[in-house]
Parts: sequence; structure tokens; C-alpha cells
Amino acid sequence: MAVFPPTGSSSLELTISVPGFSSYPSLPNSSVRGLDINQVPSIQADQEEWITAGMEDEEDSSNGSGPPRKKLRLTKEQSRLLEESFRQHHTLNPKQKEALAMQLKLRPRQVEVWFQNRRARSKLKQTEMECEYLKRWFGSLTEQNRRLQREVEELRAMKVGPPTVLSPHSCEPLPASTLTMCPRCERVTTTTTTLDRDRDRDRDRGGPTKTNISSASATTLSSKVATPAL
DNA sequence: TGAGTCAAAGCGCGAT
DNA sequence: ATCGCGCTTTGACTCA
Repeated sequence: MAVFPPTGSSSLELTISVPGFSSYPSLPNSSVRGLDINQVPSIQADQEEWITAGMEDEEDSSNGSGPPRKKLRLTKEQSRLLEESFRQHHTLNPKQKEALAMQLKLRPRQVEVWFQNRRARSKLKQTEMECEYLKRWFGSLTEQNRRLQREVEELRAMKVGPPTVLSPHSCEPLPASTLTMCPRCERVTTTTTTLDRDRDRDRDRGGPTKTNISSASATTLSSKVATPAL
């Protein structure tokens, strides 16, 4: 029996990492939760019995009678090999499936089911992380929105008694709508408003424009989550 | 001991 | 016909 990583070989491995976000921290597996039936020294014989029983049950299930099947629990070695294989390719062609089943002393159907469930777990985890990322994004946008609203209020307040600002080019009074107050230097500017700047910044970041959000696929989100601009 | 969790497996459906 | 996927069931297991 080989020595396995302490984290458990059956844990999900994804490339996404969100700073400050501990995803699925209590991802349990039998090896860390406590006594694992597969760790019992005599388990190899038991496992063989289970597999044999499983194969018989498959035949039994075809005629619809017989005792309910005993549920197979994969050994750590089987799980490790399956995980290793899963890292290489998430789907198996029939040949690979057959070979892996032979190597693991399992039925091809069991290998197939394992891959199916594994893909589902991967996807679930991916979805959870995307959800977490979107939550953070939402929070960030909410804060930004609040800030901009405040700014708008301030600008509206300033408009009540607008000072006459002459254009440096034409020396004529500028319309108040083209004016804005720089919150940092407290100067009135006529170039671009802070709203424009925020919009530009969002666009540069690939931020919350309608098109960007709608195309927030798993891959794009993955890359965003890896280096969140929040 | 019962509730909760995890994972293997069953089943039906759509895509190819 | 086959395969992958989503949903569900079921059995093994842990923990309060």
C-alpha cells in the first residue's frame, strides 16, 4: 500500500484561488474524518468481496430480484489512481475506461460512474467559487454605486447656485452640465466627469458592462478570480 | 441514536 | 446506439 498525501487524494483540485476566500474548507473525505473502512488491514480481502458482490449484483439487478447490493467503497489506492487519471483527462474513451477498470479491478461501468460523479463535483465547486466571486463583485459595485450617488448629490447641490465659469478658449460662460468638481483637488474641471472616468475604468478592467457580465463564462471568471481586481 | 454528509449508483433525457 | 449530464436514491459513515 502506497503512502498518500495527508490532504487526501480524493479532494477536488481546481486552479481557481481567491485571496481571503477559503473554499469548501471542510471538504471531508474518509481519511481525515476518522476511521476509514478502507484502512482496515484486512480490507483488501473485503474490498475484493465487495467488488465481486457488486458484479454479481449487476447480474441480479438485471432480473430485478435478489438482495440489495452492498455499496462499494473505493480503496485509497483506487481513488488515487482515479484522481491521477482525472487530472490527465476529465473524460475517458472506451479503451481508456477499459484499461483503467482492469488496472483498478473494477467494472468499466464503475469507472465511468466515478468520472461522471467527479466531473459533477468539479463543476459544483467551480460554480460555488463563481458564485462567491460574483458576490464580491456585487459588493464592490454596490459600494462604488453608493460613492457615485453621493458625488451626484454633491454636484446637484453645487448646481443650485452655479458660479459662472468662463471657457478658457472662447471666454464665454460654460453650461453647468459640463462642469464637475474634482473630489481630490477641489477644482472645477470641464474635460471628463468623474462618472465618465469611473465608466472608463470599468471598461478598462473588463468590468461590469452589460456585455461583459453576460459573457462571464467559467473560464473568464476563473481568470478573474485568480487575480481579482476588487 | 438520529440527523447530516458524502459518494456510488440508478434513471431519464438530450445531443451527437 | 452511445455518451454525458442532471437529478435522485441509497448505503456508509461521522458527530452531537
